[in-house]
Amino acid sequence: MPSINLNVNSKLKKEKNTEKKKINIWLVEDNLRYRKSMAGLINATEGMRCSHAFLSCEEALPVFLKDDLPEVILLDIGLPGMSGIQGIEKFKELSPSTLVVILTVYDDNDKVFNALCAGASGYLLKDSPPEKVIEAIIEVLAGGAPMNMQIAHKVLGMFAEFKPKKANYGLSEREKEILQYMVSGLTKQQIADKLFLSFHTVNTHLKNIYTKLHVNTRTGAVSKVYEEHLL
Amino acid sequence: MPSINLNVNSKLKKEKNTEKKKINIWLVEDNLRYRKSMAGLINATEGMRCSHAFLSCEEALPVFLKDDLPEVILLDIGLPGMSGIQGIEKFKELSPSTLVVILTVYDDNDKVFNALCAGASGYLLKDSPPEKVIEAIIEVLAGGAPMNMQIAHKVLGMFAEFKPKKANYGLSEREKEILQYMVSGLTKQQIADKLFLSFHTVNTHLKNIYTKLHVNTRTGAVSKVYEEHLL
DNA sequence: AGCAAGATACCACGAACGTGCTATTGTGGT
DNA sequence: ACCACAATAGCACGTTCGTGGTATCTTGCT
Repeated sequence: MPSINLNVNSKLKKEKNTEKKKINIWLVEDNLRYRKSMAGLINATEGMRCSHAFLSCEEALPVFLKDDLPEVILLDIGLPGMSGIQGIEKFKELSPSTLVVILTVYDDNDKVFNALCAGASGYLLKDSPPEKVIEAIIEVLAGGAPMNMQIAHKVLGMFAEFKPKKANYGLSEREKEILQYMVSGLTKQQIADKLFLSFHTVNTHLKNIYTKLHVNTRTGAVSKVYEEHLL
Repeated sequence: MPSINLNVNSKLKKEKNTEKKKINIWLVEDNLRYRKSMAGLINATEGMRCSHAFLSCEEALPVFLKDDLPEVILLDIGLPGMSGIQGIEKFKELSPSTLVVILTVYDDNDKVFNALCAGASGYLLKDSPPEKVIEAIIEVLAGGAPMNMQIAHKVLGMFAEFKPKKANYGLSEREKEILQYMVSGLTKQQIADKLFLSFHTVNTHLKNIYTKLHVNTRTGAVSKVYEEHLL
């Protein structure tokens, strides 16, 4: 296992008190037992300190401004009041350099997706053995992205879901070109000007495009382009 | 380290020959030295067998149809002829259950993104120590998604980049609702009917929406919605 | 040579859209 | 009590769209 003092080491080297060079970790978790045991574990770990343990984001946020900022926040999602997802956004907004690692029981695609979009740097499930959590803290500080195996699998699955639609409607190259201009908001006349074509030609192409895409408004065509990742 | 025979164990339990229950792994890699050393490593590993090692996808694909299918393919990206990215698509098309793990030197966002969209189940960099590759094979077979630390970090970063645009144009709830209907392709009159409103009201809302979004056509508005992930 | 497909071009008409106005009502805040 | 704002509603006018046609020319395939 690598040394814990990676980046923190250098910038705090001159501190007199060895306490100070511990990694500052916050915990936001509404379950009392889990919170206590997690905090205990962290404090029992060489080089780490759980300086605060809150049971909601509403409690944590005011302190976030006054207190010295944590390097890492371990954050639950199913919290009373503000959800962890919203919490991430707030924390990252106030301090982008603070690393947020999700620690929750929820593993559904939606929660994972939204948490990551909100800026989480890691996602762990609570059934992880405690030492995995400690490892995750080390990993995230080293520039990694700790995840459970099944979460990582879900994450990659989202990509596959994201792009694969290559539905081919048999659009010709010219039609694709015109569609692109339409998507970008140009009128028929503007497209005609851009491509040095007659208005009527663009009109004809558009008719054919509508037929091929099975739509009958420009809005429908544009939606289809984005929805099915055409072009 | 967990046992290698996870899922393979049960379904092959009755085989007489112990050779048969080895995990079948293919390697597609144009670098001779790396290919040989990787194949050697796999074959030296308990329960694994590198049944084929190709130096391009063009070579591998014909065999893919005749031979018994591999459980895992370790695939390079920078290959002569067909790129690994296209290769993934072909392999997954022919056999969706085959797990493709990328093993390459490229770590740029674009390659990673496209490989994952194409259906890769893991992404390793060639500077990984050999034992990590073996671990990755085990992990991917166990339903995981092996990635280097820095790759995992990039992947999560893509999510953050993907959605965060919540550029607030100050749309009211009602306006968002109407915008949504418009995106789905309804005309003003249809929206009015749906919401039990006057045509004129929808018209007014639309005018305000255009002003707020700085556009002046429905197409422009729809594009903006998708482009900036509004709603 | 013969044919299909694509790109080009034109016309006309009704429907839908974008825009400039005004105006009433209800709600929340100071 | 007053103000700001959102939601509602209306009208008029010119512009743009969507759709029904038809027609020429090139390119590629067989």
